[in-house]
Amino acid sequence: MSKGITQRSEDYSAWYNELVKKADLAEHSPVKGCMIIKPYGFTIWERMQRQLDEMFKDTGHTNAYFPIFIPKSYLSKEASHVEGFAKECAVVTHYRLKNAEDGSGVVVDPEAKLEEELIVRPTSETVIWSTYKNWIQSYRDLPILVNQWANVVRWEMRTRLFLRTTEFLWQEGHTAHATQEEAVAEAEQMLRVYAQFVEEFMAVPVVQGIKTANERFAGADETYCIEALMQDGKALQAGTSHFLGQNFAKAFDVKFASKEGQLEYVWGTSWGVSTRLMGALIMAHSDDNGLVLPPKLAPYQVVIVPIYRKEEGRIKVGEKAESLMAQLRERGFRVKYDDRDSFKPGFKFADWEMKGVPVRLALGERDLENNTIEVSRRDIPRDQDGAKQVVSLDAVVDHIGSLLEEIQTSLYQKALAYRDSHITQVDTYEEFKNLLEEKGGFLAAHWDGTGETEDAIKKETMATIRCIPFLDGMEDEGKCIYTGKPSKGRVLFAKAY
RNA sequence: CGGGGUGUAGCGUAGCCCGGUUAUCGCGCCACGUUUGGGACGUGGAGGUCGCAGGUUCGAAUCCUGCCACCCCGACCA
Repeated sequence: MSKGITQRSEDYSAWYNELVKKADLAEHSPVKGCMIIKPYGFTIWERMQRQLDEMFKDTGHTNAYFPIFIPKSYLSKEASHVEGFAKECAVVTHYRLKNAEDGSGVVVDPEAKLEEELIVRPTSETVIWSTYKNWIQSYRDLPILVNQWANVVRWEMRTRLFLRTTEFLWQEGHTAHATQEEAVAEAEQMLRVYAQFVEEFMAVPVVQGIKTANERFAGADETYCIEALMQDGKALQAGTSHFLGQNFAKAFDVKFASKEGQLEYVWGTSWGVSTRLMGALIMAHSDDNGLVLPPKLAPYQVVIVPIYRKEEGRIKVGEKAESLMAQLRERGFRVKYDDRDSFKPGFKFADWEMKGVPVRLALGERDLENNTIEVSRRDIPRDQDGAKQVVSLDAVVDHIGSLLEEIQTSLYQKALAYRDSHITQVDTYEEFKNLLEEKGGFLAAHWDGTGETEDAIKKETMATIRCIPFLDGMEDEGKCIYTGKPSKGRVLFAKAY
């Protein structure tokens, strides 16, 4: 591994890319725009999955699985849905290859052309609603609260590891309800679940809100979202939850007999978070020494680095380290003992810093004599006060327990302080443009409520309305910063990923 | 799809303008030894269709033509 990475302040993009690679999270695949998630990176994703899945189960959902291929005709049934996704769909046209006659390799067998092309799912509303049609006859069949963990493909022009890849992993919930109120409540509930997960486990504060009509999901009546702020001042949509109204029910003819015997269309929701959360996690906390992971999601919460001179020291330190590791594991901590003999301690320190392990223990022969151990926390830069302390070996297990909690909290608080100091109220367009360039972050500004104004501002400044936030202090009346027309409340603008 | 850039060992690169022994250097890798409290050192070694295809030439990484791939900045998007 080469030394260090590009500084964040120099080139945020380069910093991010190097970090993803050097922290062993992911790399580009031979297929353009696709990503190989490496074991270390995938472990973090798995921890996210496990936690989210538990939260979905707690709110009454169950998992199912629908196919990756969608008949082309399905996609065209919901008009705005097809408009939103048609431009980025991968299409399967054939089901067989054969050897080329000139021996140049394999070619597509023209004989094996599909009668109806298949779309690789960009999202699963269409297959799922065509299935729900068969599952639903009566109000007694409702609600259906289903989630699936899956991969989807969206053929984007430009990709970025984790943040936008051609294929990505996600979770998509699809629910069907008898009433509008129930469906809206479901969409709102899942937004809260997402917000809770991102804040509590990823230690990333979010703004909850709704999208404007322009930014709404293709086929939804309302899109709820959580927006997070990255360290470069750009916003990232971390999760969305959609109230679908009766749009998909109408498109796929999904009706149910109500208690009163009336035939009514079903109300729907869908909601999802993706491997993009990994991008949010990386960008929210990391520094120029590499990744910084919150303890609740770190593959290893504690790494023990032994320091010794001779073989005899290696054995002595090793014995103590092993027993310490056993004690920590008993307490439920995820611990790694780095006994690689081919690397010196300094290298290991840097290596685990790059990988973001929250707590590092350095145990040497000197410690054995003094009955001490050196404890370092990743969330404080290595040369800063408080990054390291020497603790009695007898007290270290308890100490680590509280330290991990403290790190989790302090990461959140730090991100929150940054986020809060980067929500700026602006009242003139000049100020808006200046702040966008100089400071970044969310700009809370009045907007006249029209898509035209939104588009115009986007074109001129690259900032979009991230959401109409559920935040205090936003409900006042005012004048649109762009047109001067009346506004019913402030919305959050930002440049976004 | 526009604008810019880059392709040389696993990674990062020099050489190219001005063609000439065996293609440079660093990291990494392998072996042995010494090391081990913040990214070790020595010695030896392995590893290359110089993006691809043509052309010019006695001779091409270098010049010419065509193609391809990737990256960055936009448009599109989670």
